Amino acid sequence: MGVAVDKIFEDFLNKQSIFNNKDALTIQYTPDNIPHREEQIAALAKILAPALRMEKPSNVFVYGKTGSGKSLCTNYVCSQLNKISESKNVPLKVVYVNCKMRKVADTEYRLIAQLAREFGQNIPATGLPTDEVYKIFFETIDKDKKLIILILDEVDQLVKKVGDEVLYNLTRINQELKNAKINIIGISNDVLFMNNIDPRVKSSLNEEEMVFPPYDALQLKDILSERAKIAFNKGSISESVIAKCAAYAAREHGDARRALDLLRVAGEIAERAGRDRVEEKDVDLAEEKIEKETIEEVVKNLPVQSQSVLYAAFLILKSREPPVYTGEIYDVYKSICVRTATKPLTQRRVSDLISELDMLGIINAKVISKGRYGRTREISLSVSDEILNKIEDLLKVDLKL
DNA sequence: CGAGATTCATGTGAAGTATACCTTTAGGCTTAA
DNA sequence: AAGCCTAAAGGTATACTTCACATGAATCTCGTA
Repeated sequence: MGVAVDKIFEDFLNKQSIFNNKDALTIQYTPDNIPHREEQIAALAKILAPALRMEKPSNVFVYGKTGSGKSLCTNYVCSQLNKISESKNVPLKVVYVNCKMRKVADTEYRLIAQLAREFGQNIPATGLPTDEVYKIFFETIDKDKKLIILILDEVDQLVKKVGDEVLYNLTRINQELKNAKINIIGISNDVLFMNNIDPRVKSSLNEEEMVFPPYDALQLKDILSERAKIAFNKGSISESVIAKCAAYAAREHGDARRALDLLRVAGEIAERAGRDRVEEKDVDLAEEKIEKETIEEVVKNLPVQSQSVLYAAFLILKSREPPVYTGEIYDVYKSICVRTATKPLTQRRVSDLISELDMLGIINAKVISKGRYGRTREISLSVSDEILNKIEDLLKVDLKL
């Protein structure tokens, strides 16, 4: 291999990079200034302020679509709160858990276990009774006098899966605690989430309610400009590129996360092409790339069985127009299992897997009745052909076909 | 011709099972007095 | 006798299976106009 790798690295270092601080364009990044959310931040701060006097603030519920700044603002306010409490020696702890994370907090046991882990406990993945884990959690918290602010991100996902008993138990904790107090901030994408929830939970959890409206294109532009100032080096980004990203993201219910992704990926594309400024066409390329990558990411992390089911759907759709029905998929799935020498799951389970794939947005599945010819799910893929081929290759590799 | 019964293919809920892992407990062995 | 290790016993969460029943519109049936 006579490739001059050292030269590539050398060039990379010598060239003035487009980026100055790419982190500013990631979702983890918390900027000092959050435009167009002043109102919500102030409201949230007012609600939580009593915490500094060791009075338990009201529980809060935050609603809003993805990328409307819910998590960001909540985390921002809480970290500020944390900063002040530290300097004034107020015993306050903020815990953030995302309930959607597979294998982390997507069941009652796992959520409580995860919470206990946040407090330094070592909880096994399985084996303990859930009550026991609750007890451990209680006792750890209650060891000394403090106030805990518990942020449950995407709780709607958790409740949809395992019911609202978890929330009930959590809201009840306060009555059992002698020293500590716990305050819950729930974050949900689903505005109608509270409707079908135990009224007892509802009343105690929904003491305060906050709605984050989606950003419009202008607001997105402000946000991006703000971040771009930090992320890019001078002169490598233009107003028009930013405007384009904002416009694209505004089309999708004003998703700021998407806007940031667009900008970041566009920058990466320009950088890789060896240019020193981002151009508008990069944004178009970025949009394609993001769609491809996010789906790829999801598919890659799928359990093998789900991959097989998905692959079955691909195979059928390659030779035919949608829609495809559950029965067909199951047959093909079984033959795939024979080829990969894995034990096929039952149709019952596959039915659930199809539902999950639907939830993930990889496929569209709709239950329909075909009258005399029974009842089934009508399934189609929700991605473009080009991405479809890419995923197919990916599955082939993963399934070793 | 139309109301009501029938039918099909699979959705869906509940209960049961296998697996992997946990704590407790009872021996059994070693060790120190 | 006390201490320590090990293996069995008894228990749990989770992913999956088994069983059984629910669904709902196209189609069929049959009485009636």
